[in-house]
Amino acid sequence: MAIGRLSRRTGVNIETIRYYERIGLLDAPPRTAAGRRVYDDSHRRTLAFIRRGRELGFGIADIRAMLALASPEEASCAEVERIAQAHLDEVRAKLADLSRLERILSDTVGRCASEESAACPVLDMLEAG
Amino acid sequence: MAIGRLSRRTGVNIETIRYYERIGLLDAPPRTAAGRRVYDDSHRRTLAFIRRGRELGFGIADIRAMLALASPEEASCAEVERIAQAHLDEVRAKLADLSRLERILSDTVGRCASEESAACPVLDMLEAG
DNA sequence: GTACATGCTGTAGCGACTACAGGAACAAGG
DNA sequence: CCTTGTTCCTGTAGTCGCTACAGCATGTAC
Repeated sequence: MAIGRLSRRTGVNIETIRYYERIGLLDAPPRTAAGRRVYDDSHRRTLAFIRRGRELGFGIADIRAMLALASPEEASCAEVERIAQAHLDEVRAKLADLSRLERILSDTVGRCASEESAACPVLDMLEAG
Repeated sequence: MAIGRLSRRTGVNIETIRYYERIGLLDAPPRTAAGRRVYDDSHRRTLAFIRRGRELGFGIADIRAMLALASPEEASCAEVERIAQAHLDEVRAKLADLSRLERILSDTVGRCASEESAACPVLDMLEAG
C-alpha cells in the first residue's frame, strides 16, 4: 500500500505520516526500487491506533509509551491506565478552565447587548484587572 | 520602572515582555544611557490588558485589534463585541470537544477498575477504531 | 507520448512563548 | 575602591504537532 492509500484509509495526512516516521513513532516501511514507501496492514493498524490516541488528546509521548505497552503480551494494563488517568485529569483541568472562561465571556458579551451605555463591557473587563 | 519591576507588578514574564515588544504588541519604551528599558504606567496598563486578554484565551491578533479599538475615542464596542463573541464561540466549541473526550476517557478508565479480565479497556478502545 | 497524479527529500513556518549563552551594568556591603 | 550578587541586554534555538512549500523523480491513464 502506497502512502497515499494509507493516508486515505486512516484519515492521516501524508505529511503527518512521514512526520511520524521521522520521529520514530511509526516504523519505517520497506521501499520500492524507486524509493517509495510500501506499507502493510500492521502499519495501518499502528497508524489507526496513533490517530485514535491523538483524537482523544493524548500527546505523542503518551502514545509512544502506550504503543510499547500494547505489544506482545507486554500489556501492562496498570501502566496504560495510569497514563490514561493522568490524561483524564488534564482534560478535566482544562474543562474547568474553559468553563470559567465561558462563564466570564458570556456574561461580558451578554452585557454588551443589554447595556445601552457608551462604555464597552468587554473593554472594561480587560482594563479593570 | 525597570523590566523586572514591571514583570513583578503585572505577573508577566520578563522574556514575554520583551517578546511582546519584538512582535509590536507593546510599545518599545525609552532606554537609559546604558540601554535598559524604562517603563511608565501606561505601559503597565497596556501589559495588564494584554495579560487579561491572554488569560481569557484571546489570541495575540485579537488582543492587538482590541488594543487598537480601546484607544482614544475609537472605542467601537460593536467590533470589540464581534471579536469577543467569535472567541466565545470557539471556547464553546472546545468545551464541547473536551466534554466528549472526558466522557469517553472516564468511561474507559472506569472500566479498567471494574473489569477483572486480562484485556485492557484503554488499549481495546485505541485498537478498535 | 504526454498529461497529471503521486511520491521523494529537506527546510521553514505556525502560536505563544521559554530557555539558554555570553556579556554588561547596577546596588549594597565591607 | 572592590567585590559579590542581582538585574539587564542581545540573539538564537527549542517547545508541540504538525503543515506548507520548493524542486525534483516516478508512476498511471489515455
